[in-house]
Amino acid sequence: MTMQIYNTLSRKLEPLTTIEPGVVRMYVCGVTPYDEAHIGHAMSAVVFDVLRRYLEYRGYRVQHIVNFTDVDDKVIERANAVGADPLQLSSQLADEFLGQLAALNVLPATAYPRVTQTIPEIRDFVQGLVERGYAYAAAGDVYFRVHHDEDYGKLSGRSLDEMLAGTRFEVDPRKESPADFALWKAARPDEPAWESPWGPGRPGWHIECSAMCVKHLGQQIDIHGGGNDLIFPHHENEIAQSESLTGQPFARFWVHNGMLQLVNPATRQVEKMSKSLGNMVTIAKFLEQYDGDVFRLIVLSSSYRSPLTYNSDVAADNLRKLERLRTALEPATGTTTLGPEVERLAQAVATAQEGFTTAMDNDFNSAGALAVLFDLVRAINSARDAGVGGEGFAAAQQRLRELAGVLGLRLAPQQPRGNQAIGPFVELLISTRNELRKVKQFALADQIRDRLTELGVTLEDGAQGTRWKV
RNA sequence: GGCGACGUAGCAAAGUGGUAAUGCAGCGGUCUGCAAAACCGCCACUCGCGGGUUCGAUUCCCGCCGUCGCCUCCA
Repeated sequence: MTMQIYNTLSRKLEPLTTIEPGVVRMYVCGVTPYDEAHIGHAMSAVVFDVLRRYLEYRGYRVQHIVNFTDVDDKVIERANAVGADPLQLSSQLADEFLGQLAALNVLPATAYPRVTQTIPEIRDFVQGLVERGYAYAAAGDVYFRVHHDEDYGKLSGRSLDEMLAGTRFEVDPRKESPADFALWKAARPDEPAWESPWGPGRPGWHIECSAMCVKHLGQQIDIHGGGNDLIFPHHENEIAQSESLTGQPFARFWVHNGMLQLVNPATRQVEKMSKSLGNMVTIAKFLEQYDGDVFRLIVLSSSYRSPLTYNSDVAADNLRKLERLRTALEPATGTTTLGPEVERLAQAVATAQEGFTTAMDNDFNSAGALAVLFDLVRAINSARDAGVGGEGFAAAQQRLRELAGVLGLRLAPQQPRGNQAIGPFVELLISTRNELRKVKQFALADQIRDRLTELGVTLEDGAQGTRWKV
């Protein structure tokens, strides 16, 4: 069975084929670091991390490139507003974002190129387009000549005529057509600028991705990804630039994730999370409250292509899911290694293995894959209750850990947040409470448990003694 | 207005041309001193509405209603 992936370009599922057998070249649009990153950015990063992990699980070698657009209008605007150097600001924010991705257990990409490190390649790219007649210089700017690109609009399903019929385009006298877009922008005073054949300036918005893609992955790639808000104009323009220069198809698969949304408390309308709307939950804020696995579960629980509405209930639900997954990894309590329960568990493992692959092969159906894991969780817990232990039990847990790992879930035991030193005190209270229980002082024992619960420490009395977690 | 996506139980959310996964919540039971956790059982005669194709549609087609995204910076 081959993997099926939804391709925005064809608007249908297609079997995965790669340019080079066994290798996937994947370019994913990263962020423009001009302000704190929010969980919408995290969603995109997690989605493509899961794609990458699953492709590797299926035996592909994945070259995964994620860019930072560290010079553009927004960065400059923001830097001016806070009185910072633009490049210093974006560099700092980009590094911060990388740290947060690590906290979310996103595997490091093969490379994280930045515009400021790609200027010569961008300049050559623009020069090439000018030479081929696809671009023209005007007063220090360089524009892409959209009318020269015959299939412009093929990704977003728009025709140039329709687009021009709208009145949304600003009329710029320097442009031949209102739909033309800037490849290179002439420097204004006090802006970062680089020398070029057209005078000092900096790259326009879309060109950097084309140039970085070619630089790091070549003229043709297998998968190009990003949020679906980038389909137009960003990805449309990337296609136009790249294919006009090389004369070859740019990316085989265009993969887009849906937007993370929030309910606006004022209007009660659902809306996209974005910096410009000011309705963002930052990654830092989320991670203050929840484990990175909780976020990953939120993302995995629905189709990556669908919009995902975030609220605190969603977070709470997924925290419970995480706890359930963790309980399955708790040790065996018995030692049975033979019998129907043992066989049933082995069967459940095989079923899970197969179901997982079937789900993920179908356009990365992570919600379906997760359902398979929960079936395995139940089988493991059930086996533990029946006294199953030994190698078969350990193997089942190992398989669960492995498949969850393919989704990027750590399933690490819960660590006390904040003060790490509460352990001995909790242990002390537990042993005192258990003394009380021995002499049937239940009222006092229950009081200790209740008070601890209020303080965020949960006690569970089991046959093996009392367990606690925060 | 144009392009696109979506509308499945209280909530979240998979899925298939032949009568609906999974998680949370809820209900009953086992276990427990009592809880919690775990386990067992129950919980959508039904998949926005109206037509059509079909032996049969939630799944395909058409229309309508509703929600969202893009068309301007945006993961």
